[in-house]
This record gives sequence, C-alpha cells and structure tokens, in this order.
Amino acid sequence: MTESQAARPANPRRRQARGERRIQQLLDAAASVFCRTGYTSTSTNAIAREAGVSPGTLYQFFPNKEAIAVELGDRLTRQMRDTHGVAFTEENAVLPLGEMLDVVLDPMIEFNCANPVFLTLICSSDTPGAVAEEHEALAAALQTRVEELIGTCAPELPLERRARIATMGFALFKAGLELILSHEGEDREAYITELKSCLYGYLAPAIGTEAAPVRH
Amino acid sequence: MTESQAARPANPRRRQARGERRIQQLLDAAASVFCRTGYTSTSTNAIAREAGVSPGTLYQFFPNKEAIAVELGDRLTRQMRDTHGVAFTEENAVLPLGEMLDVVLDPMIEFNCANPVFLTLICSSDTPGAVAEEHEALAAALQTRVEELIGTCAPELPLERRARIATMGFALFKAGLELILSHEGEDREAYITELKSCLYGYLAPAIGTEAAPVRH
Amino acid sequence: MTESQAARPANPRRRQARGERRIQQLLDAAASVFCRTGYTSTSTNAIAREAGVSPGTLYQFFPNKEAIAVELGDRLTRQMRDTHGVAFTEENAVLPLGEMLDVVLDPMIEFNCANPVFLTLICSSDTPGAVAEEHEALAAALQTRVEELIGTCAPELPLERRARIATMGFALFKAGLELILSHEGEDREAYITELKSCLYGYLAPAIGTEAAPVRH
Amino acid sequence: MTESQAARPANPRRRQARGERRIQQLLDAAASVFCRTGYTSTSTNAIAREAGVSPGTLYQFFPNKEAIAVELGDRLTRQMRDTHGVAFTEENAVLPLGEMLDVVLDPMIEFNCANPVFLTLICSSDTPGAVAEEHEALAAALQTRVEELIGTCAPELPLERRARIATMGFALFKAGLELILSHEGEDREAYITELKSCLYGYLAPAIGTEAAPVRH
DNA sequence: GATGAATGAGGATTCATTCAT
DNA sequence: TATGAATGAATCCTCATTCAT
Repeated sequence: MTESQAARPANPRRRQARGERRIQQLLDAAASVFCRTGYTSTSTNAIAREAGVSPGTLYQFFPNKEAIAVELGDRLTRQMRDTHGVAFTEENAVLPLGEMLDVVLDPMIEFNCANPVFLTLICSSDTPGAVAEEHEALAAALQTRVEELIGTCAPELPLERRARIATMGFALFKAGLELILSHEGEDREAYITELKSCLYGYLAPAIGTEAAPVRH
Repeated sequence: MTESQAARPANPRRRQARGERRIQQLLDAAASVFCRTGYTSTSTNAIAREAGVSPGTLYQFFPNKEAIAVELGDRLTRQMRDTHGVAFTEENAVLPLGEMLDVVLDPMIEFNCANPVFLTLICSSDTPGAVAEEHEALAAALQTRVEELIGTCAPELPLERRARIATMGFALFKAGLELILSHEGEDREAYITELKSCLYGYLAPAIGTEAAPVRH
Repeated sequence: MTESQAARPANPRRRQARGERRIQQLLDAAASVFCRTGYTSTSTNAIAREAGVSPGTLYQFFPNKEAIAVELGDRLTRQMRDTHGVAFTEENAVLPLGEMLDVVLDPMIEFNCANPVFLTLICSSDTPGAVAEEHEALAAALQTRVEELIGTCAPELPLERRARIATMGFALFKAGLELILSHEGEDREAYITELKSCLYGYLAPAIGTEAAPVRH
Repeated sequence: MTESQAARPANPRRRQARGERRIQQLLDAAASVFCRTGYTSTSTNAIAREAGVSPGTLYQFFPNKEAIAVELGDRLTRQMRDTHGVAFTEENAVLPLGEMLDVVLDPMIEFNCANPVFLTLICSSDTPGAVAEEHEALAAALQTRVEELIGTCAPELPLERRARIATMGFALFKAGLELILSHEGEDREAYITELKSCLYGYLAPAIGTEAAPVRH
C-alpha cells in the first residue's frame, strides 16, 4: 500500500521518460542526418528511419520538421551555455588578446567538434522560415555577447564599428569552424591555429593586444 | 563538307545563336531564382517559368538541374577570368600587401556584387552531389591561383602552410563576401574595408607586408 | 453469486458508474466536436482531447469512430422518446392540423435546439458506411411513427402515398430544422413559424385540417 | 507553305484541346466520385484514378481539391443558366402559381437529375473553406433570383419575410431534390409531384395562387 | 481502466524528368 | 526545336487504431 503510493510518482515519469528518450533519439537522428545532407534536403521520413521509428512517432513529438531543428538548436544552445558559458564573462576581457582568444575559442571549438550539427543549423541560410529566424536569433545572441566583450576590451570603439567587428568576427569564426570540422587530427589542429591567428590579426589593430585595465 | 560549313553559315549560326540565346536566357533565369530561393529549393519548373519557356525546352539544353548550376558556374568562372583574371598575375606579387589586396579583391568583389549567384553556387554546401563537387573544383582552381600568388610573395613558406593559408583566406573571403552582399551603400563599403583589414591582419604576419623582391 | 451481486453492490456499481461517466464524457465531447467540424472531419484524437482523456481510453469504451456516433445517436433517440415521445401518440391525431403540428413539432424543435448534434448525425449524408445506415434506421423509425400518425388522421390515404408524405415531411422537417438551428432569437422563431406553415400547407390538402373523428 | 500557315493556329489549339479534354475528364471523374463518397471523403488520388491519370496530372490543371469542386460548380452553374436560365424571368411571374412552379421547377429538376453532383456540391455544408463559400455564393445567387420572382408575384410582402420564404423554399427544394434523386422511375415522378405540392401549399397562402397582374 | 507512445497506410501536394505532338 | 501534358516517386503530415506499461 505505502509502496504503491511511493511507487506512484514513478509511473507518469516513466512514460515521460520513454517519450523523453524518444525525443533524444529523434534529435540525435536528426543531427546525424542534418549533418550528412543538410537541413533542406533532409526529409522527416529520413529522420524517422534513422531513429528507427515510424513517421507517425516523429510527429507525436514534433509538429513539423522545423520544430525539430529549433528544438535541436535550443538544446545545443542551452548545453553550450551550461558548459562553456563562462568563456564570455567580463573577466576574460582583462586577458591579453591571445590568451582571451584561447579562452573563448577553445571551448567553442571543442563544443562544435562534438556537435557538428550546430554549425549546420546556424549556416542553413538557404532556408527561409522559422529555422532561419530561430537560428538568426541564436546567432544574434552570440554576437551580442561578442559585442559586449569587445566593448569591454575597447570601450572607445564607435558602436557601429564594434557591431561590424562582431559580425565579421562571427562570420570569420563560422568559416574557420567549417574548415576545422572538415579536417581531422593534425590538420584540424593546424586550422584551429590558423583561425586563431586570423582573428588575432583582425582584432589586434582594432581592440589592442594588451589586457584591458582591470576595474576595481 | 567545307561547303556546308562555309557556304551556309547563316542558318546554322542563326540556329546556334538562337540556342545560345535560349541557354543564356535559361541561365539568367536560373541565376535569378537561385539567388532568391537557393539552389536546393529551386525547381526546374520555376527556372523555366522565370525564363518564360516550357519545362521541356529547358531539358532540351540541360540534362538535369545540376547541369544548369554547373554551366552557370562555369560561365561565371570564365567570365571572371576573362574580366578580372589579371588580378592574380605574378606582377601583383611585387606590390605591398595592402595594395595587392586592393588590386586582387576589388575586382573580385565587384564581380560578385554584379553576379551574386556566384556566391550562392559556391556556398551551396547544403547540397550533396555533383554541384558541390563541381564547385569545389571551381573553388580549388581559385585556391590554386591564390596559392601561387602566395608562393610568389613568400617563397619560403612550407607548402602545407601555404595551402592552409590559401584555404583559410578563401573561406574568409567567402564569409566576408556574404556580409558584403547582404548590405548596401555605406554599410557595404564598410564591410569591404572590414574584410580587407581582416585579410591584411591575417596575411601580414605570414607573408610579410613588403613588396616581394622583383625577379629579373 | 447472489451474494456477490447483493452483498457488494457498491463496488461494481461504482465502477460501472465511473465507466458510465467516462462514456457520457466522451459522448459529450463527441457531440461538441461533431457539431463544430462535422462527423467526417472529426478525428477520434480530437474527441479524446476534448474529453480530456487519452486516445487509448476512448477505445476502451468504443471499438471505433462510428460506434461513437451510433451510440450518441441512440442515446439521443432514447432521450427524445423518453422526453417527447408522447407527441406522436394517437391522441394528438384528434387535434386540428394546426394544433397537432404545434404539439408535435414544438418539443421536437426544442429538443434539437438543445441537442444540435442530432441533426448533424442524421444529415451526415456525406458519410458512407455504418453511420449512415444506423441513422437511416433511426430516421426510418421516426418516419414510421409519422406514418402511423398520418394513418390515424387520414385512414383513407393509400399506403404508398402515406409513406411518401411521411418521407417528404420528414425531409422538410430536417431542412427547416437546419435553418432554425442556424439562426437565433427572433429569426429562429420566424423560421419555426415558416416551417410550420410549410408543413401545414403541405399536409392540409392531403390529410385535412379538421380533427379526425374520435374513435370509441 | 500556305498550308503550314493555315494549319498553325490549330497547333496551340490542339494542345489546349488535349488539356481541355483532360480537364473535362477530371471533372467528370470528380463528379462521379463526389457523388459516390461525398466531397470531404473524396481524395484527389481517387479522382485521378477514376480519370485514369496520375496524381501529378491532376495537379497540372487544378491547384488543389477545392479548385476542382469550385470549377465543377462553376461549369454546372453556367450550364444551368445557359440551358434553363429562362425559368426565372419575370414573364413567369404572370402565371398562376401552379403553372409557375412547373415552369420553374421542371427544368431545374431535370438538370439536377442529369447532374446529381450539383446537389452534392451545394449540400457539402460539412466542409469549411473555399468550397463552402463558393457554393454558398452560388446558392445565394439562386436565392436572390427566387426572391426577385417572389417580389414580382407578391410585391406587398415585407422584405424580411420575402427573404425567409426564398430561403425556406430553397431549403425545401434541396430536400425534395435529394428524395427525387434517390428514387427512380415512377417513385421519382411521385416525389416530384410531392415536392411541387409541398411548395404550392407553402407559397399559395403567402404569394397567392392567381397570376400577377400583367404590367404594361 | 488509463495512459501515451507507436504504427503505417493514406492524404494532399511537388518536382525532376520524359514524351507525344 | 518548342510545347505542355504526363508521370510517379517522394514530400510532409494525419489519423484510426493498437500496444506496452
């Protein structure tokens, strides 16, 4: 009796657990297929097949293809923030440029190497509709944080220029990331170095290489 | 034989001319639609409609959708070479880096602003299959020329690094171009400047800012 | 045996009561959704959702979608008979036509205004299959009673004609009811009057306006 | 030469002719299937199958299912007007009611017996969306003409009542038509008589049985 | 009984491509 | 050569129904 009462709460959870597992399974499948064939060319049936379920099951959890991409993006974003969110904190603004780039980029790169869909999603500029909007919002959020960081490093920079630098830097990062992801082993490392030196060369004249003065 | 080719030049020429006109018409239409909706989302019927011809006519000149993209890319490449090919000649290697970037990039940017499909085609990374391959070849050709230019500027650079710099530089260029194309007027000019300073900052430490010694 | 039925009456009753409540809940939901979107366009999931239960629960009480409509129709029919069944009794045959129509139609109209699904079910002529058949049976039953009433009023009428009058009268009633249900307030009242005068005009020449002679 | 020039105009026509034939074929198929299973339950694939063509072909001529119903309704309406449009002219208002009903109803009934889809389309009240709207418009147009006719017969009738009579009369007509269409031979004739006597009985008290005074 | 996940056939619609004229 | 009709597989998505828990 008391047992059945104690066991109760598990029941609804178990159901939700199964669903949650399916969702994760579907998102994993989607990630995999998106990476292979790109968002636009990916069919929901292909995702379902990859996940080993029927099309109907997919639609029990997602109202349409876009929702999958959006949820995937959301989860990855959250995950990225939870894991590597520290990178953009103001503290890093006090570091010399080279070190700052390491501190900021390394976790980002690591995350993207572990989750290559992320770039796929962000770069699906071919696609009009909710996905693009959703991920533009995502990109915009990232850029804002970059802008803030730059603002801390170089407060005297005009706002417009600062925004452009953030935009350009972000575009640069995506471009470099693509190269990084398309290589492995030593080549990948080499491209990481390349990307960093590129960003260094771009940012150094604009925001200086020295540490920003610490604020007390 | 010679007679048929020489004595009746008007008719076949006119026919070929008509065909050529049709092809150009179709390619123009394709360019327009590709830009608007991206390669993947563009249907052959949409291209035919835009060109004001029937689907059947389209397939009289192109075996399939990819062939259109490929031919479009080829023509643009040829056109770019014919018009701005000079930019990559060795002569420019003797210029100081800043000037060289101007000389090399300005015509490229101008060309791409006039033909925004070019970037669309090159960046259709979403698309698996022949298009990607074809345009990778295209990109590879461009990169080779960049490599050669870099090689002239900095002959002591190890080949591998040189290739990476070319790759990275090219990726950077595409990323910048995207920003440039998505802005207009002053903003566009500003992003052009941004792109150049980015490339300058990246290349300066690698290949030096001074003019390469002229070879006699 | 008797013990289990007599000594433990509360438990099974309560269970059946719960089941009965569920069934009513489902039928109410079905009625609501049928009215809104019509039988064909109504999905079982929609009914379950409206009833606040899971699809599986619905199928614990009904083998399929049609069974819901059938049961709904049956219950409404029974309810109509229980409440307004008196209307068709022979006694009313002695009334003059005008009064008879009032006595017969008013409760019918009232019932249908309170239960608009009834008409929806009866008129789902779009739908082939069991529902139509079931409800044709329902309609046939009603018609039979109308026929009997007419037979009492005008015994000399040939059977065939009598059947046709009943059929036509019933069709007329449904048509009028549709108009009545699609209006409110004064408009509704006006259409009720219209329907009655229509039936009066139709039946008067056929069965006479005077009260049938009372039989001892 | 002159021949080829004379034959030219036939060429485009022939193509359109084939298409026109297909359209008619598809509409015939649609009419058949709509009648059998109702608008809502009819699938475009079923129509295509009935027409002996592939689904794609159907969509070459109609953008969607509704468009088929709409075009079908339009054609039938035009056909009805062309053939029997005379029935509603003012001239008939001078006839005594009984004759007027014959003159007005007989061609309408004949037409609907020859084209039973018409009623199916008009009665697809189950369906929300364009079809309903389109055919409500159709029904409204018919009713307007009925109203005008009634207005000529009984000019002293209040407008509201006149509208209601037209609405009710039209509903009555549809109901009767349904019965007529669902019977054959003598039964059908009998129901036609029944419908007429019903309308007569309804309209006589309202608009009089005598011929309206001729206007000079 | 109740749940909600699972199914898979079927629906509307699109599209690259082919074919008869 | 040009046309536009024809194709049918593939797309996204829905829904009646079943099943494991």
